[in-house]
Amino acid sequence: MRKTIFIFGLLILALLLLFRLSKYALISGDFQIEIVISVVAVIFFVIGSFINKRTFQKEIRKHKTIDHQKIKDLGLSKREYQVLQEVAMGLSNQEIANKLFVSESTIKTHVSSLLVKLNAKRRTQAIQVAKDINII
Amino acid sequence: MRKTIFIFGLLILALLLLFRLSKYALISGDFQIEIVISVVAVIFFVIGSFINKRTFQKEIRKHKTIDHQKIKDLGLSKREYQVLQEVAMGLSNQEIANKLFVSESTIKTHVSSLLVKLNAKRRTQAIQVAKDINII
DNA sequence: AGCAATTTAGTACTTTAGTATGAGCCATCC
DNA sequence: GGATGGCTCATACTAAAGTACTAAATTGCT
Repeated sequence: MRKTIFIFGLLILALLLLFRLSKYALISGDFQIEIVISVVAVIFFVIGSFINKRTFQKEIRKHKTIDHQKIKDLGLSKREYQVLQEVAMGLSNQEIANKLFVSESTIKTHVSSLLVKLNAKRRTQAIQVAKDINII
Repeated sequence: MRKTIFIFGLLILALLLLFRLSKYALISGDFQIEIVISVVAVIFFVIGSFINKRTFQKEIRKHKTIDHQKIKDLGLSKREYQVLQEVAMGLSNQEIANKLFVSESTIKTHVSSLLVKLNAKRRTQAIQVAKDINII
């Protein structure tokens, strides 16, 4: 919000500055009205593009951001979440075990509690649920 | 490409029109230079925003659109692709069989060939691959 | 220090997934 | 009309996944 106000303040300032400059330029006869208008057009075209770009990038990020609050709400532990990520990458229990330097039994335990917490019957369903609620 | 040329043509036309109008307005003394510049600024701000919006929406769509060409390239049949979608939804072979009114054996066959064509060892990996290459 | 939660690991078992192979049916394309 | 590819289904098997416990070591917190 503060940023928006700041930006619009700058815009108004720039506009006022342009008024002065254009008036001076026209009176002094150094420039033609066409050039002044062209410059103004280009400047505001760029400003419009820039602001819009910012807005869109934010929205994209919002959609793709992982919901850390949701992870806490579900009661997923750090390790469980780690395992969930590996599961979503398509690894087998054994592969995850090797990657995390633990036994397959451990991974099975984690996956089982994951399925309960995510209310899923299979790991594939868990992946689907996790993606739905933006935690991966 | 034609669209781009068309749009830029319109832009130049609008600019030329503004030149005429602004000159007339200034000479006739009906308007002040501030108003003319403000109008130009607003117009090009809007144009800049609009064009940028279009560009971004296209890029987003490109990322989220399923790549039908890729599906053909991989040699996925209609039924196989159907099964792939259900697998990605987290269903078991039996559930998919019920949904498509075929036996579990049939689904197993489809899944097996899916794994070969997607170069995956497990269904979870197949899901990952499929999402990577934008076919689901 | 002591409690609660987490992480680890095991056994024993059931269920689901995946492989390999063969075979029948059907539409389509030379 | 035979070859091809896609869809179906079955059997028999192996491998992986998942469940249901138990339990020890670790960590975090008050």
